[in-house]
Amino acid sequence: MPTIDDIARIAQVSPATVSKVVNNRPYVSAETRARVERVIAETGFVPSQRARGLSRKRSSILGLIIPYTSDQLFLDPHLLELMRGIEAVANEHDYNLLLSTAREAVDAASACVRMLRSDMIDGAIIVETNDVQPFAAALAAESSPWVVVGYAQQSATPAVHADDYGGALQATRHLLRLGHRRIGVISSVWRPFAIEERERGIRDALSEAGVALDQDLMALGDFSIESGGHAGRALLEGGSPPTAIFALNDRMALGLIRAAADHGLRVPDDLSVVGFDDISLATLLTPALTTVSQPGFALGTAAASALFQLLDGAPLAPPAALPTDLIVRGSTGQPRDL
Amino acid sequence: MPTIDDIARIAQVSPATVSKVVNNRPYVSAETRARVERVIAETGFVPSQRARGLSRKRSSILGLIIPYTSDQLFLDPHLLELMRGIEAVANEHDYNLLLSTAREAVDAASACVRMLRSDMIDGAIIVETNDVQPFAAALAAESSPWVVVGYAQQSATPAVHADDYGGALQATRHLLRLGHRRIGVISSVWRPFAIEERERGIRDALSEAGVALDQDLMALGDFSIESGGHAGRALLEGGSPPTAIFALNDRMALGLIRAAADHGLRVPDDLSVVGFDDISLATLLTPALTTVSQPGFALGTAAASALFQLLDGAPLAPPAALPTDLIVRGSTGQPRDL
DNA sequence: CTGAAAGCGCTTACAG
DNA sequence: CTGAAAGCGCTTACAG
Repeated sequence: MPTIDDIARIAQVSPATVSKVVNNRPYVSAETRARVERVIAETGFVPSQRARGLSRKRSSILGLIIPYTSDQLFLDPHLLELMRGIEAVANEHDYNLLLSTAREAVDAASACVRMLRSDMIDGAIIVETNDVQPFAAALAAESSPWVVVGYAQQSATPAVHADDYGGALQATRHLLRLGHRRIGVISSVWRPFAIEERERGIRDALSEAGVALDQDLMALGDFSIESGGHAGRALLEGGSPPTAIFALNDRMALGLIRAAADHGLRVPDDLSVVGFDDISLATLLTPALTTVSQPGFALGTAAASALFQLLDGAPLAPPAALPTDLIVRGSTGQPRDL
Repeated sequence: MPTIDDIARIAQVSPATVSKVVNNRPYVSAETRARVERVIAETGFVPSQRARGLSRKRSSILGLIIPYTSDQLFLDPHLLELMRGIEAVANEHDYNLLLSTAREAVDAASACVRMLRSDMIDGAIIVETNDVQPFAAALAAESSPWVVVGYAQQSATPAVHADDYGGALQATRHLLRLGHRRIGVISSVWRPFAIEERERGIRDALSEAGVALDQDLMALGDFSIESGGHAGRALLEGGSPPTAIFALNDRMALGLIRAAADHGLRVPDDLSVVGFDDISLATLLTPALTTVSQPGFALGTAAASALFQLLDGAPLAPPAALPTDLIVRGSTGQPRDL
């Protein structure tokens, strides 16, 4: 691999001049520029990113930190939409994405901090797949800018998130309006703040209608299809089963529908089901899934744009909440006993 | 951010000694080591990866090159399984993954080459999501080692792939054994070599049974659910529709099943459907999808392991083919007229 | 066991 | 417009 000195020697100029040509800077005569460019083309010279990064103090790499504790999280189509959005904006800015997915919660914290502190990346997007509180403090002390896709619980943290509260509120009101009173919830053992917000939306909608959230109607999954099935079975086999179940992501809702079928229950006649995310497979089942759509791609572009603004020295924008939307399809209907 | 010189000054040793401590090298007295380690802990020093990379001539970063032309590809659960496998092995070796997903075919080539030629990464895994031939030659000239997840058409290219031919052969034989003779195929407009192999498996199985592949029974999609629906409709609305359709990935198969339902056809009574991949959602539909399982995670670990062997200077291993497996579920049965 | 010095391959003022 | 020199923050022989 040729270096800038090789190019300089061959083109009979100084390395400084080659540098100017490579970086499209002025004060190089047209003739010299042409000569250098020819040599670069002939040799296939590509500047060393390491050396360039060392002297320029930036790497053109963005960290994408996904502190997942579950493989299931990584397979969630919503997370992928998010990544696509981030990637699209990074591409525009000629940045690459460095993936960091620490396994254990403790490791996650130190891996995040290490990545931010090492100069591998110029900034990071941290996906709040779990409770990020444990290392938020550590992150706050770091010099590299970072943006959370999730909730900023320290006001000085730039963050973008979907309107989880509003989405859950709408979905629960929808079930109440249909006449459901025994409404089950499949929530999550992982506790990103988005889950708290969704639960809060459910509670508020229920209390508007004078309905209390029955703890017996609350089950937990891990966002996987299978866990939705397990949680669903637990709820359906309880003393007085619910007439509707709100699963806090679509994959668990799909597992739940499967479990309901195994129990001989038809959706929506015997059981209404609502999900959250609106993944592309939500429309494939019969009946198609009623769900809350989440703007995954837009969340990704918003987070990445915010990070680039930060890198450009712009002041910290207030946390942005992108709208969610209830999509009513066939999996919800009136309860049987109406 | 403290540098190695800061640490050296505070601990009253030379930078060389700090370097030894940081890299766990011998020839440092226990006392000195302890002192340096204390200073490192107190300051939160993390060595500059840029500087380290520059002098060590390696970056501890692996490139993951996914030259997709379609957003749909990136959403494919099979691709994700692959990424998980790669990521798992990279993690073990303390490597991070640098994502590169070039959009246009031309860009893809130059982006791949640039990434391999720049010293950003120590090696790369290239996912053959499309025909990689156009830039295989350019890649072959590069010094960084790389492994293809797909087919090595130049013998000197290390590659791992699933036994696409065998899987398609099995699946087609299964349909033939059930009595199908008019077998439709939903193939792909993108032409990774895996698709050629699957088509070859189909042709060979058919010709074993003395059946020719009717071009009217061949439709193309782009791996998306929607395209499976379109292609399916085209096949079902043709002159003499097939009694079975083999979609070359699961997502298209799911779209096809949906389209069949819209046509008033029941699966498998009126139409048998086979997919390829065995994504987790394949079991959710009623009936569950008969499909060819592909070892996505294992392909990822195999590719990454091969790359690390190459980095360790091991000789080039012959291309590895991992077994695929026909999983018979409810979406296939005897044709109506038997 | 410890440290001075050169080197990795760029960029950036600065002088000419 | 051009180039000499210092510097980015490490590591690596090498000498002591």
